[in-house]
Amino acid sequence: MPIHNTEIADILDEVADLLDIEGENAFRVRAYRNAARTIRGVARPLHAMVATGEDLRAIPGVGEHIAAKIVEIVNTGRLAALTQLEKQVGSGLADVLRVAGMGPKRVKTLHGKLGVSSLADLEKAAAEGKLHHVPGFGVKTEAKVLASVRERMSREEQRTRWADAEPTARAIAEYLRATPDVAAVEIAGSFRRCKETVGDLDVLAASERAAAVGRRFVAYEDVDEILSQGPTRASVRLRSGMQVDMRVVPPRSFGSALHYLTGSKAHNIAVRKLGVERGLKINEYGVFRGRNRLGGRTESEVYASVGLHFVEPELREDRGEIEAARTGRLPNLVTLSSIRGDLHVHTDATDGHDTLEAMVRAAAERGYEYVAISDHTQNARVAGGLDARAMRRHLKRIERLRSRVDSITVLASAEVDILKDGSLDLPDELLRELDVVVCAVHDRLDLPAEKQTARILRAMDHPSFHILAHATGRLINERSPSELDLEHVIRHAVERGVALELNAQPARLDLSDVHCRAARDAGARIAISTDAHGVGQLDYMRYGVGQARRGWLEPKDVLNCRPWKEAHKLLRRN
DNA sequence: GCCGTTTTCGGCCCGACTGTTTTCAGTCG
Repeated sequence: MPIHNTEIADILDEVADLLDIEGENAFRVRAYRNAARTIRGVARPLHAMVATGEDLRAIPGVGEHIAAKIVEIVNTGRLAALTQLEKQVGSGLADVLRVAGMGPKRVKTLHGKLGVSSLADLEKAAAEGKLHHVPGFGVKTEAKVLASVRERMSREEQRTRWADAEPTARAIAEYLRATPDVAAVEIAGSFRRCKETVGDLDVLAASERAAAVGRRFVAYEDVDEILSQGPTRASVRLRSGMQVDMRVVPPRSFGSALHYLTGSKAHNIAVRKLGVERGLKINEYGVFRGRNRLGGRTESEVYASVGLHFVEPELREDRGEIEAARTGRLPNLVTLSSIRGDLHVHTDATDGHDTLEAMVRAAAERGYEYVAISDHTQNARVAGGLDARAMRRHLKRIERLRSRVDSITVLASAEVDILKDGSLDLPDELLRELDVVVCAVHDRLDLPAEKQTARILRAMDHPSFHILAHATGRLINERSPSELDLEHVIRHAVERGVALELNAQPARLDLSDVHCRAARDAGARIAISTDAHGVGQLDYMRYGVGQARRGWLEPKDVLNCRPWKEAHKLLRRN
């Protein structure tokens, strides 16, 4: 099985960790980390690039040496240099490094003085009270390390889905806004960038009275533990287990602090570098030339100081946005208000919770011009999928409702199963009656890549095929994406004139940001759809729009940003 | 190890908090 980009990145990250522990030049270590990070954002499978002999050095941060290592990893599945390092440094030390409070220096010290070379060793040494005898360690450090190594061993680290973090984020922001003398509060970090999952929450407050804000923050009712607290910064762990970091700056620094706290780290470094080139220092307090403060009240001032247009938070990943901001080529990102309809919703005819009428009315209330009723077909048994006869009756109900509702166009649709051989789960004549044919794989998600890809390509060849729903079938934190040559699927979609869905269910968000970008670059059209199984889920559209923005999508790329007549023309084939 | 409208060497972002130390190293974001 060909190796995934994330696996290649993991290997490079481990090299970086072990080099770091070994005490290698920090910039060399960083080079490996940079390369790993960029590779995680590359949509094309590197194994395919290697197979076609493409120059990997075109990838930013990948030079001669790392390119050769990637080729080796792709061809052999391993990296001799890493094996060598593991022998030299110890293979378990990368795990030890990931324990909170343990950095390369401490790992190396404990390895040398106590022979710690695994999580279990570290736990044992800390529990036996051996750590605080080591120079540089004390009883407090020992207790902290013991707590974090035990936590690390007990549960697998998992990031929180964006939608799950949202209520917590909003509540804390509201709470802090009610503090006297607080001028502004924003949730920054990966939450603001609408990343599909967030590790912790970063909160920024503007106030001249930092200490008072800090005291109020740690007094928040959901706080379980105060991790650190200083004059301008504090960190807490909530009862939910989520960590929240808060920072307070004076209002004149709010923009620069917001920029700094929003990240990503790679984006910030790129912007600060531009500053250095112009003799400027950019930090969370502002933009400075020597002692002169040039700006920092707004993020726009920060960008302007280095000759950039304002960059929307969702784009700040150092994936080309800096160059685009310099040359005025930033995308005009899709917004929730530019969405004109929802092309994939369910009713209680299959596995939805609400009636046809309720779904349609709810869509109309959201100001949509159209909604497609896309219930399941018979192959999706667990979802109560409809066979051809039942589907006909269902379509008649849709037809009758149409005559009673004129505030919104109700589209006859179905979420048609793509069967194992790539055929579609409704008779052709029935497919032709539908306004929108949404097609999806619901079973045999474990087919080998070649077969899964062929299955989908063949389905796309069907003249009634309109939209490929949730292409990879992944469920964030639950189920990996199916093996699939998505690059090929995207190419085929463009050739066949079919659209790809960005499914807005918070656990799906399928396509990923990286694949949205790849689809856009290839000229594919995207439908952002909620796949709502109840009226409340129609509001999932905002999750889809967030992901779409991370994928650089503009209204012109998004099918349901168009009036139905236009979208319909684009869907009609031949 | 990467990179180049200051190019093939000499740079590489910047600051807060903690704990252990007596002026700062280590970690984190």
